[in-house]
Amino acid sequence: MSDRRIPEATVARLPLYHRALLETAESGVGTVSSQDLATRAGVNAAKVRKDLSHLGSYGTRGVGYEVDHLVHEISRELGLTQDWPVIIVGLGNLGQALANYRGFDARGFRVAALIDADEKKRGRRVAGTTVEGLDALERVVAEREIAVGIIATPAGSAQEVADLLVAAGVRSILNFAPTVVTVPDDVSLRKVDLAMELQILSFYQSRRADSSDTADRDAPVPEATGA
Amino acid sequence: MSDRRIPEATVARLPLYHRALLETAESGVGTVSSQDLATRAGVNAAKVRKDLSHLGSYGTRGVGYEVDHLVHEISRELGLTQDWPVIIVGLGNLGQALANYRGFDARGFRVAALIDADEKKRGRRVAGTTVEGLDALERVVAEREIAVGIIATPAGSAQEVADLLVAAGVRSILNFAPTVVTVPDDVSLRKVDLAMELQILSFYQSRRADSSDTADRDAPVPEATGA
DNA sequence: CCCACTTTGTGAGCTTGTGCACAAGCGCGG
DNA sequence: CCGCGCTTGTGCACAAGCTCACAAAGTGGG
Repeated sequence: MSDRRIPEATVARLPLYHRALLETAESGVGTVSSQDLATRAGVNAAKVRKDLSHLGSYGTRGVGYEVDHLVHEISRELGLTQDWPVIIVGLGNLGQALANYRGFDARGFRVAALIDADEKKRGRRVAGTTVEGLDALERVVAEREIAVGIIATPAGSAQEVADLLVAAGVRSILNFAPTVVTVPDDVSLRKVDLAMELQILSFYQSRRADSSDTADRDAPVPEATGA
Repeated sequence: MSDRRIPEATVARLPLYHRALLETAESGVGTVSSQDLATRAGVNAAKVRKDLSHLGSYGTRGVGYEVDHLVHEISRELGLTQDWPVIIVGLGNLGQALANYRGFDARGFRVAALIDADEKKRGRRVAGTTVEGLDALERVVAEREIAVGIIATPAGSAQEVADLLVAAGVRSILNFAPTVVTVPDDVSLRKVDLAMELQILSFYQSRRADSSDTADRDAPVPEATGA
């Protein structure tokens, strides 16, 4: 195979494999089979093999995949071999939680700037970084070579902030505000809506309650990603 | 159409339409076309029509959809007409942010219980609710008829907490811990991994940087959901 | 060297999802 | 009452993703 175009669905699972492999490496295991990895990542073995085959042939038939090597290849593919300075805009409860979130540093995402429109928050230090005003956004993005932005503002400010980020040169944005944000085609945008996830759960929960008398069969309760 | 089985992809978009329609209603508009709704929800019109057709024929040809009616139908389908008491386990930065998150109440998700294993956190009040110990979990789930659980603990405790929630009778779980959690088939599980989203962005960002010299064409930068 | 066993890599068929294009249906003006 | 313009609902073709099943390729024992 070795196609240079990696399916979107595969890309969304690579971080999952990456995380599972790191755990595996810590427990001292040197090689994993697709079945091992599948169990640890919560998917099935065939999918693991097909996904990994898109990166190239890094496995050994009859043996499995060498953990260290595979971690390295996935890291390289995901661009985790380099440092990614991140800017967080909006330091309410969620923004502060994100600023303090351990999981970011561990994956090479360093919180390099914090921005909040509220004057009262300005100058405060959160997670070792000083909060600055909206007017500082463009400057710090340039100075600190920030390519990734996180929007953790209320819905009403999200589009405005996104525009500022794009204008400042940020090309990847993760939006936590519960609203639709549009960006130019050459900017990547992903969104996480916490309430939306609960609503999806709510759907299947209601559905289950409804059909509990009709002795048909259980709802399928499909798998789901934050992605 | 009017099939009683709603496609998974459609279910994942219903909350999006719901949110867009609420905003539309606030601005005083009485009816929307699929095109209007599509713009507000950030999808295309054909998809909106096909999605809504799964719920039944609630539109009027030549006119569009009546906003209030459609909100009601989607709410009913999502099970948002009832109150969903939610339990949050783990009150670190993220757990506290979730407990204080406004967007939950607004959609009928009421924070009914807070649990943390740390003795020092016990008894503290967060967002108007008292933090209790792990030993209280089973009792409060039963007493307060809680059906939805949120795991915001470190990765190491997530599976244990999930087991406790399931044992207590919780049938829908939203997992924020960066690890794979397994539950019985009759329990719904969705996951949100904050670092994973950044890693996916990182992939497309690196890819873009790589191919900037090869004047081929821009990376597709696919749409993405936190779902 | 050969054989039995293990595990990868992948072709093929199937399921799900998407987008186009258009007929059917509704309202309105004359 | 008729025709025109608009919008829904949907059939269809295509794209993407998933799973199965198996050949290819490697290991290790005798």
